[in-house]
Amino acid sequence: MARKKDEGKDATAEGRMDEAMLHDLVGYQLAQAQIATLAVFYGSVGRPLELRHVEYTVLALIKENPACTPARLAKELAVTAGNITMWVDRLVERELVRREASESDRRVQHLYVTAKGETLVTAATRQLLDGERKRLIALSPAERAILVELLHKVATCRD
Amino acid sequence: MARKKDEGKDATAEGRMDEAMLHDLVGYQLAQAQIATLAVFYGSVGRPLELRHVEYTVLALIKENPACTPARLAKELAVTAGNITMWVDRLVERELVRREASESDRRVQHLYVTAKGETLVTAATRQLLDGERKRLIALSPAERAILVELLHKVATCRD
DNA sequence: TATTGTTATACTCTATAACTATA
DNA sequence: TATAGTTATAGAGTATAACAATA
Repeated sequence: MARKKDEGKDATAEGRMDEAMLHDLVGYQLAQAQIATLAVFYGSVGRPLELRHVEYTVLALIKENPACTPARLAKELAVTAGNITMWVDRLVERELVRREASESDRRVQHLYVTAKGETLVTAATRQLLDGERKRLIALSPAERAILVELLHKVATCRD
Repeated sequence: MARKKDEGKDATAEGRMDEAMLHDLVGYQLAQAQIATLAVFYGSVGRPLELRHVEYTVLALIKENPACTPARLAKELAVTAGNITMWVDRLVERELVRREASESDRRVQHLYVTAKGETLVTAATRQLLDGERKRLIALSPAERAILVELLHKVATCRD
């Protein structure tokens, strides 16, 4: 009986699914929201500039933290060292980033964006901010600012 | 000159990296926050109950939307039809979900959680809410509620 | 002996597309 | 002809672990 009713409901449903059980879970809402933000990224930056979103993030972090090491990036992005090697490799091959050996500890590398990389990441960031402003229209600027701050707080809860 | 100073700064830095450029990007902050929420998920639910986070989400959505179809799930989670087949397969193999052929349209399936599935998803949700409450301590309950609502708004910006 | 970074390899998840069976 | 779902295959991304070089 309940099933018959549910079946009818689902068959005609057009909007989003019911998620009462999941409503209060930050993780679930985060994943759903990320579907929207990834679409914005690939639409406004990823496809036009041929950048995977991890590549963009690595590039932006190196620009903001010149001389940072691969180990630092790996920690920040919660990926393995081998992984960072691959992402940095791709950016180096495109001449967006350069590696420089440390003088004080020869195991260590320091990373810098090239002029080309700086131009690209600056353009990408501008387009991305613009894309988010245009496409995340359900949020007012004030709400976006609050959201960013709350997400920042969540990020501090790592380990 | 600037480089020399930066190199020294990075070598001694202990905390998080500088992200001024990325600070206002919802997408970046979302990805950073997700590192924390995924850790909470796998710590409190994923590893103990042997559930991938997509499996948990699919299970919870079927529980909340009895008789829903694979096509509906695929749309909700923004994955392909073939993908949903695989995830539902896994849940069916573990007897957490069952498929039922539609009577009105024999191409269509309706999905239901089994008693076993309902028990598991109920326990998982309780543990996950508990885990988030305990581990996302930088957020007050009120802030978590605001965050969830704002993320919900972002999710409405899809397509 | 511990650490930085690289490489090789396997695994997970996803996307594409061809297929079936129904409508 | 279009749609729901399945299957097969390839690709992207990640993790594991063995390795070289340096501390």
